[in-house]
Amino acid sequence: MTTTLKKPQRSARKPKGDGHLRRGEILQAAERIFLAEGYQGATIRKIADEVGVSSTALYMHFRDKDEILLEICDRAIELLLKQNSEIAARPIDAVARVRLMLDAYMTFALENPNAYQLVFCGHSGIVSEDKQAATEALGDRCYAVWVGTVREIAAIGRLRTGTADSAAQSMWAACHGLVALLLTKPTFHWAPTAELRVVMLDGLLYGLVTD
Amino acid sequence: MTTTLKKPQRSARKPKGDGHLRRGEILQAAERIFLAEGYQGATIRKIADEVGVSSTALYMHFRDKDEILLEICDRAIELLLKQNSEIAARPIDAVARVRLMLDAYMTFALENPNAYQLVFCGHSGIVSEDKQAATEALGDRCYAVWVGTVREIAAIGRLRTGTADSAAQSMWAACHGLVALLLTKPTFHWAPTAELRVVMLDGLLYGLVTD
DNA sequence: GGCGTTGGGTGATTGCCGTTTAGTAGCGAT
DNA sequence: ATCGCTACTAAACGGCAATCACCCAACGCC
Repeated sequence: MTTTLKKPQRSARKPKGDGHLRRGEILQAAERIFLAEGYQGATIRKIADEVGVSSTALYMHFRDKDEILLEICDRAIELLLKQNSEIAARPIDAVARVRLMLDAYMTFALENPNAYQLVFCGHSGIVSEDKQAATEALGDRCYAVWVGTVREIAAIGRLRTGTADSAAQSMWAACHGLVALLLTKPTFHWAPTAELRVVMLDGLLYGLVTD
Repeated sequence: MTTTLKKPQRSARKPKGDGHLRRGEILQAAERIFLAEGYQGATIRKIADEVGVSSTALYMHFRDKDEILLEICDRAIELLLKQNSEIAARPIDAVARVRLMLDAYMTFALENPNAYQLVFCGHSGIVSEDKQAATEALGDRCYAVWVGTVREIAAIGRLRTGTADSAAQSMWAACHGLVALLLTKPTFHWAPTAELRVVMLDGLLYGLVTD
């Protein structure tokens, strides 16, 4: 009589994940393993074990390993975009916004080291080049917010050298270089990170922006 | 009668490599494949095929795949060191030498893209962390030449901000960031490379060095 | 009730990969 | 002649991503 009799008593199998609920479980497990063990260390089998399903089950929800990774990267970039947009909306001097964005960018990279490297230090061959369309689109929106702020500086004639684009790209690249090296060469005898960040920001802004 | 009878008619095997001569052949093939196909694409079997020996033969000359890669990296860094030393020895202004070194550094990276990425964008996990001793020592010598030149600038009181170390590291990191992004994100809508390099160098030197 | 459909799941398999093992061809020294 | 050594090989091992052929519980429908 009771409808609860339907419960799968005999089944030792995990209950169904109700579609995209299971997808979320996989992403969560995959993110932890990817971030903890890197691309090579995070095997499909490990992720599947963590979720409690067979390795094959992951191919129900993702085309291949790269697609899982890319979805994790997307989430990271979305955070970056949100952060940039929030700063862009502040009612303060454009130069101050530029400095805040660069600083927040470096903080983001240092606080999400593996996600950052997966997105911005992507070794050729790790991800199949063409599947990255969605991720790249997100990155472009991120850059658009950034370059928009630099354009404001150019518009008020405070760019000391270069175009808005080349200045924006140089500043971004410089900050990227600092965090990328800090992350990939952690054993190098670096000056204190805080000092490096300040020197970088001061140098860039003094070098590229006039008052 | 003729001593040439000894020739290995029946043996389809490649003649012996006379010790370290074969080692050179392997490195040459490996370098091409590593640079063309990246770390994952360059398999032991492909390299061995290219040389014309079995995959096992490579283990006669190298402990494992990473050791081959590291030796290639060493050669690249040696070039960089030689280049830096040559500039350091020129009888010109220290600031001019700093600019030349940074510019040559970027040229080197763009002309040896894969070697550069293998050395300076090394994903954690690709190489086993501890075997890199020799390579890192070379890198340190490279850095020593670089920081020595920046110290000269600090010594004559022309450093606008930061210490010699933090300034040297910031400038290096900034240039690294530019070439690293140019190499890893070739599809991005970059400003002309030449302009980016000039903006970067001008910005850095104006921002960090006084006249 | 019976019953076909279907979506989430599986174990076995394929085809690479790096690396290891056991063994062999050639050659100089004894 | 034969030992020992160096350079090399074929075959195998374990692990990987990905694919295959299947399986079964739940649901709608009669």
